[in-house]
Amino acid sequence: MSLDHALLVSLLEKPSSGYELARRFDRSIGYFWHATHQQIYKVLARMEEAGWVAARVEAGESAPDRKLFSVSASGRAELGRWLAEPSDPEGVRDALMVKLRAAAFDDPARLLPELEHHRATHANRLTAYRVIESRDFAGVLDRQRALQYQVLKSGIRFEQGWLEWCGEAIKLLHSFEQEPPRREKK
Amino acid sequence: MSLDHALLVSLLEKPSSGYELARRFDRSIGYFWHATHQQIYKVLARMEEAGWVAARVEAGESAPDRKLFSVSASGRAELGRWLAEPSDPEGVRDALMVKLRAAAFDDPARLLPELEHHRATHANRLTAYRVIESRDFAGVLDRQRALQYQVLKSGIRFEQGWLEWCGEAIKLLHSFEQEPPRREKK
DNA sequence: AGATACTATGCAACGAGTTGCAATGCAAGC
DNA sequence: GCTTGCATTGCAACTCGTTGCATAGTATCT
Repeated sequence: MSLDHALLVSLLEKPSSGYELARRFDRSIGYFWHATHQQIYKVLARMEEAGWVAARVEAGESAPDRKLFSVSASGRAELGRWLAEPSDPEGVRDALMVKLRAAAFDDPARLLPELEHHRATHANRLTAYRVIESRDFAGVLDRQRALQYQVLKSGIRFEQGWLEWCGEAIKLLHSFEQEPPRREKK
Repeated sequence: MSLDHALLVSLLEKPSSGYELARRFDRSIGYFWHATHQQIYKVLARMEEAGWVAARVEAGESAPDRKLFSVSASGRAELGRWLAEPSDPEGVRDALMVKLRAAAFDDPARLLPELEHHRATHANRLTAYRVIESRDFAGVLDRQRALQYQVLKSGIRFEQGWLEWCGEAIKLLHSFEQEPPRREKK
């Protein structure tokens, strides 16, 4: 895929160590692209070998040494190439959808805790995005900021969508409970 | 993950051959969970060995033989187990978001064709969903139908969200074109 | 003094998914 | 008669990503 390119962008925005990238992927960037530190180290090593990034070791006095990566000219070129390359929208893949259809062959009410949990998680994410929005994207924005904001807006939009959808689904399952529970299991 | 469980659900809804499943994953089910036929055959083989599904070979007169799979009791039990098992909402992972942020280090206008293409794709999907909606989910629905419809509704909701978001993003990029193109490249 | 936790890097083994290829047998069009 | 296309199953090689573990130094709490 293009964890490669996600890392290149992240390094262009700010040269960093692998550890730092991993932490950043746990927050801002990770909201729309997740990766573990092992994977990040692997990809960084590969990209260093390919010459897309260059590492500079920084000795820490009161901390372990860190390898600071920055994007080379050829890494930048690769990013440009990838940017122009057309790609299709990725398909959805959500286990919750499968579970909903599976619920038809079991007691649907068993899904309620799961749905509540999802709703809560999406509500939390939405709140987190709103905080970032008012903290980092208020007022006039330069190009880079405006583009980052547009990305964040997709997050906001989708969390809201999820929230409403979860509400609908929960209501639907509750409506089943009124009727006599027709047990499928023998 | 749980292509396993997606296949189990699909087989509960209708016992099928691998080929048939693959085709179904190219349409209705594939709209929210995609898989290739190779992957499907692999998983079916694994599940057959685990005893979750049973195969019955059906000799075709004017067609190749096909292995018809159906879900066994233990497969059903596994599905029930999985249904009750809590899981976290999956994170987003969209290359387009990365490209948007990458555009800050290149000429953003180069992204316009890509965005137009995404918008068109999402518009097509939305239309397809709408067709399914009015064809299969009009009127009163039983439990199974209602659950399937709820899944479809998430698709509709998200395609609409994408559509609007793409429009926003395109407008944003166009707004950059008014300003003098400040070339990042040396 | 010892336990816990954070910074920092990485390997090894595995599982999931993709890409490319192969085989067979039937039907239809040129 | 030949090519194209569909139905049907599958193998092999590869990449991407996850899980579990290892190491090592510093800081903080008890």
